[in-house]
Parts: sequence; C-alpha cells; structure tokens
Amino acid sequence: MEVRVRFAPSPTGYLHVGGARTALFNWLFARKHGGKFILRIEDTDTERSSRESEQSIMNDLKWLGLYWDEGPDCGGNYGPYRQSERLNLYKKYAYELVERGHAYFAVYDKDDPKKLLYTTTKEPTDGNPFTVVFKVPENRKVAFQDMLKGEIEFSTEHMDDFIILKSNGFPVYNFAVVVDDHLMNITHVLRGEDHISNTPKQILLYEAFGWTPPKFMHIPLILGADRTPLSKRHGATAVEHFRREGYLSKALVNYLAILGWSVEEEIFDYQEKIKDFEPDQISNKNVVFDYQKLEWLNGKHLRALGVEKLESELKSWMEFVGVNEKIPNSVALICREKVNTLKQLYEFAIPFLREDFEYEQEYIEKFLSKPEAEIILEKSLAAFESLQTLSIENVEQTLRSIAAELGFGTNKVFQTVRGAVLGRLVTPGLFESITVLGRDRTISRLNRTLKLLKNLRSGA
RNA sequence: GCCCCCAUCGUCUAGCGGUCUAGGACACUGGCCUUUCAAGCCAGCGGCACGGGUUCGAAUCCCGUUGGGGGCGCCA
Repeated sequence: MEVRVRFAPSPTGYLHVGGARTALFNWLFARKHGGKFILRIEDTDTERSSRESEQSIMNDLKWLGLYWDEGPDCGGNYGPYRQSERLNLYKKYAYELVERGHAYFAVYDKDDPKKLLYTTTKEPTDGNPFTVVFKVPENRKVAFQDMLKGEIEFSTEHMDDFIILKSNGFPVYNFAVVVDDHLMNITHVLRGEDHISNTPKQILLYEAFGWTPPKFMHIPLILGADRTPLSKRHGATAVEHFRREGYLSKALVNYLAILGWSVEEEIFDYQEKIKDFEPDQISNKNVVFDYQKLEWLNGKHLRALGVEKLESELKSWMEFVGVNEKIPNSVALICREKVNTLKQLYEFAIPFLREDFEYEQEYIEKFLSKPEAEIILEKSLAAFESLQTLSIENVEQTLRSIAAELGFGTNKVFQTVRGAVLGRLVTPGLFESITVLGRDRTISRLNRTLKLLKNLRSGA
C-alpha cells in the first residue's frame, strides 16, 4: 500500500520551527517510502484563520524545500485540501453517525446559546441552534500503538461526549481530521505530542464509522531554554525570522532534523539523508531549541557552499530583505570565513562596497591618533603606489617590511593600515582584503585616511 | 483536580544487564596557530533526578517519589 502522510497546519499565524520539524519528518517519511506528502489546510477556526497566513506557511515550506504532492494550490485526487471547502462532507458523515446511533443533536436556546435545551436524534427544526455530539461509549479501554512510544491506553471513563459539528456547520478538529485522513487515504499520522490525548477520541470515531485508523506517531515538542514551550520570549520561532536573519534553509532543516535525531555525522544535506530516516530513531523526549548550535551549523553550511551557490544565496537573501547592493564573489568569499549568517556576511562586507565608509571611533582613538600613524600610512601609500599588481604574497611582504623598517610591531602597523582601508579593526584577513580592494582603491583609501588624519591634527 | 507522555554533562544525544574509570556534538575554559576577528587543531570542565526492588552484576529491567511537558473548548 502506498504511504500517504500529511502536514495539516491551521493558518492562524506563521510557520514556526515546531511545525517545520513536523513537516520535515512527514516529508522525510513520504520520500523514504516513495509515498505522497500532502498539505492540508485546517481552517475551521473562522475567527483566527486567514489566507495571508496560509500563503506565508506555504512560502516558508517551499523555502525550506519541503514540497508537497497534493495541496490546495496544486490539487490532487482527494481534494479539496482546505477544510473550509469540505463542509458538506463533514455534515454528511456527522449525520451518518447520528443514524448509526453514535451521535445525537444538542439543541440550545437561541437567546442563550450556552443553555442546553434538549437532545434528540432527529434533526431539530424549531429554529434553535444545535450541534452534533458524539456519544462516547462508557467504560471502554482505547489503546493504540504509537510508532515512537509504544502502546498507549486510555479509558473512556475520563472522557465526556464531545461536539463534532458546531452550530455554524463547521466541524470540530477531532472530527475533521478523522474524516479527512480517512477520505484522503492517509496511512501514517506523524504529528506533535500535544495530540496524544486527542488520539483516543479519534480512534473512537474511526470505530464508530467502521474505518481502520492510520498508524500514529507523536513527535516530542520543542521547548525554550527554560523548558517551557518555545515562544517569542525565548527568541525567534518563526521560520521566516531565520530566513530574514540570514540563515540558509538547508542549515535550518539540518538543525531541525538533528534536534532529537542522532546521526553519525551531524552536518548534512537532508536531501541525502532520506534513505537513513527511521522515525523510531527520533528521541521520544521534548527537546530544547539551541540557537547557538543552529548558528554554528549555519556557519558550517555557509562556508561549505560553492561559489555560485554562495552568490545565489546571497542574492536571494538580499532580495528577500530588500537590500539593494551587489557583493562581489571575491568579497563574499573572504568575509564568509569570519561569520555564520548571510546577514553577518553582508554587514562584514559593507566597508568593501562603499568608498565613503565610516571609521570606527576605536580605530581613531587607538591607532589613527597615535603619532606613528602618519609615517605608517605614508610608507604604505608609497609602497602600494610602486606595486603594479597586488597579490596576497606581495601585500604581506610589503607590510611586513614596513614594520621591520620602522621598527614597529606588526600588530601596530597592520591595525593602522586595516583601519585606514576599511575603517574597522575587525575585518577579513588584511592581505586578502587589500588584494580584493585592488591597488587603486587601496591607494585612494589610504589618501582619504591621511587627509582625515591631517584634519584631526589641525583640529587638535 | 483528573488523564497521558517523558527523565544520561548547561543543551542535543550514544548507551538497549557486564566491553562505562559513561562516548560524541554545541556552549564554556585553556593552549597551539596568528595581522584583528573568526575558522582550524589539541586539551580541559561537566552528567546517569531520588528511593526501593530484581540480578552474581543496573545508566540499562520493575515499582514508587520528585521534576518537566501535554491534554481535559462550539481552538487546532
């Protein structure tokens, strides 16, 4: 039988990392088994659902590379894939349950909807609002095999009858999932652990219909550093935020995969990990989201990128955040050695992009204003003017001999020059930086700094 | 309150009764490298929640306690 799994977000906000992880595991499972990954939008909460949120969730999923085979945008043989478009189905099946004696109508006072008037098994026609309520069998054990946690058993003595169809005609979550998962031929339900206690209710519904339930797997939740549910208080949770901050989607997915899943080599491309994915290898305890490890991992991915890939990642990130600038590959290549995200890389590259870069106050105080600065810069200027082409080797040789000639430490000379050509004290390697800037720009920057130095003198 | 799930370094984990003086990764600390900052390499710090069993032997099995998480909606 073909494996069919689904990711079923409710479009009430952004895609957060928890949802992304659930989606990833479903995607991995489908791909591993050559099955289908379905996207279903659970928009039965008319108050909170929105099309904007649905769209942003789909955008984020695509950015992560978690493409679906069937969904509201691309269709499929089991549509519609938006629950709000399946209302007739839910009504039909809810009424069928009433006919079979597993459910009943609950009628409320139209002036006081909280007040239950009576229950009946005939569709009410008195104009009062009514719901369809599932009748939970008394004193039954409901058990299921969870793919991660083994057998889980509940007793119906702790369960009350529950509404399956609201008075506005919309289904309630527990009912809609069952109808949809069955009708869409879902074989495996991989979802968050917060759904464990919903499972017995759903199984009762499958039984009432005489349907076979899918296999269930409940994935542990992601927590913040203080072990409370991950929220904005702990930092970012939205996938889009990480994108904005300059994380690579491959790195984010890699981190999400590794979070609770132990593998020999931690750094990988999830596309190549499909064959190794075994859902029962996932840890069965809640995990704490570690921002530092994510950043470390992103740095690893960033530095491993090929030149063209680095260029295109940088370009699409800048488009995404609305930065209008062109970073030459030569600059990107030397900057990425020092940073972990595209955003950090961009900020590191700024002094290379603008001739009117600013000087850090610390540079001026600690180096430019020192008496030795002028001679260092003038010597450097003269040296670079006499060089035709720059290479890392001859730049290094040039600067070292200036230090030797003047009898200054290399640190003093290098830092003075570094600030003179880039305005900052923390930059990529000096020799690489100067080589990338090229002879002319290096000379004009040295001149500019020398002019500043003189202004400083006369002003003082 | 009731029901369910979970429990190894700060964090993510390896471990599935003896090979564990508990291994790895991130973080942290120190060293090397060195032109700043990183990267890289090396070293160090640091843990089986507690109490009972079972067993010749327990991080590993059982029970309890404690702790954390989830659920108990005309939310999903």
